[in-house]
Amino acid sequence: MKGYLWTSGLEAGRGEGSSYGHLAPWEAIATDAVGNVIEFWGFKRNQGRVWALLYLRGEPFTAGELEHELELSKGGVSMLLRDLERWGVVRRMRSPHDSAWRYAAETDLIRMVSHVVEEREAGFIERIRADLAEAYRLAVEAGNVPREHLSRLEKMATLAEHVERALRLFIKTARLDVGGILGALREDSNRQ
Amino acid sequence: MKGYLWTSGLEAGRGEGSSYGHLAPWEAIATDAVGNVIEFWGFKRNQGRVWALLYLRGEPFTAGELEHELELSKGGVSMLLRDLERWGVVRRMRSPHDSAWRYAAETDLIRMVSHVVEEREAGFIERIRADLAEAYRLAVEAGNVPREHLSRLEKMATLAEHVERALRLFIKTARLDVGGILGALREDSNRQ
DNA sequence: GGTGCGGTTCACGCGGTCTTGAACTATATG
DNA sequence: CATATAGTTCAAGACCGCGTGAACCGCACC
Repeated sequence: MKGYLWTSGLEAGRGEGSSYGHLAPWEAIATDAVGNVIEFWGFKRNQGRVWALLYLRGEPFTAGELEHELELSKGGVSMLLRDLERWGVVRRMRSPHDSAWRYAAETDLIRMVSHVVEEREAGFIERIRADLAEAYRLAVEAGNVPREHLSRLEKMATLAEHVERALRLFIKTARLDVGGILGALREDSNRQ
Repeated sequence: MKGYLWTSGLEAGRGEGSSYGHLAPWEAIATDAVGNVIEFWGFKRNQGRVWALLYLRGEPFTAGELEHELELSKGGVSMLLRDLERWGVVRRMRSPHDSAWRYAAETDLIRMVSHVVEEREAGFIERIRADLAEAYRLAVEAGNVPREHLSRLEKMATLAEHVERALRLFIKTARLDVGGILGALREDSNRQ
């Protein structure tokens, strides 16, 4: 039992097992597909589902609507939206009459990837480098470490640097590469 | 049985209770660092640790030695080595006198990444594409789906293709990019 | 103040993944 | 053949991250 059911009279039954709120079957498939791919990339599946639905429907949703459509919990939606907003893939907007926030899909998903990859790097790859440096320091200090061992350790560190550089390069080129298609996406969402 | 063995005074160092078999402190740090980064890339932490130790020590190890040094279980080592061998980052060799297999680190780690990424793509990205196509089919069939919704769904699919292409490109360039440094790695291991 | 509603936070439980350890197979050795 | 040792498989369990749902906060309106 996910959350509380909507009191709207439209509630057309439908209640069997793998049902999604009000989503049309094709929407369920599409949002799930995005969810899967996004999960594969190391994010949360539901982050992908939320973004996908917002994008497909093309109009801003409230948290409550998302909760209902995707059958998520109130708390879950809150956290998902916070992450998505922080990464710039979802825009929070106050709609004129309604008192609730609404959220709209931003079209350059690549922000999500690049932002998070960078974020991870910051706290993580940095740490790796520090660890390798520390290991080197200790090894030298110990004194009895064979020279080749030391040199391999050094090479390992430079390998790490190279991989990191390659990764950054990827992000940069990916941004450009996907830019084209995303330009197309954007022209659509301008309409509103 | 996380180590009721080997109480060498040296390993007091490491922050908490995580003592490592015979590893020198610097080795423990280095292998762990590699383990972390490899885990971050979606593999098992211990796969990274095994490779790292083999590489750092520069000589082939038996499964039993790895089991002891890294404090892993027999079964675990067996599975880890099988994966690593399958990916071509570790080479199995029968040593002349000993009756047991020995394993040596191969130097182009990128094989691991590229192999697995490709493997994942095969079964996975393909699936995503199929799902999006299916969603499109259903949406058209339903008939009452707004035109813009359909067009956004299409764009989503082309986005997926672009990302996939970018990914392949990354693998290819990464292979080259890291090739240089890995050539250096290799020149070292030749020497024995 | 009180009530209702949107939104946030967080301890807990569930589900999935990795590791373990024991049973088992394979292979060498006397 | 018997025995020992290397290596594999797999069920059970440890472990960890995610989503849930309830408590909580803040604000608007009566």
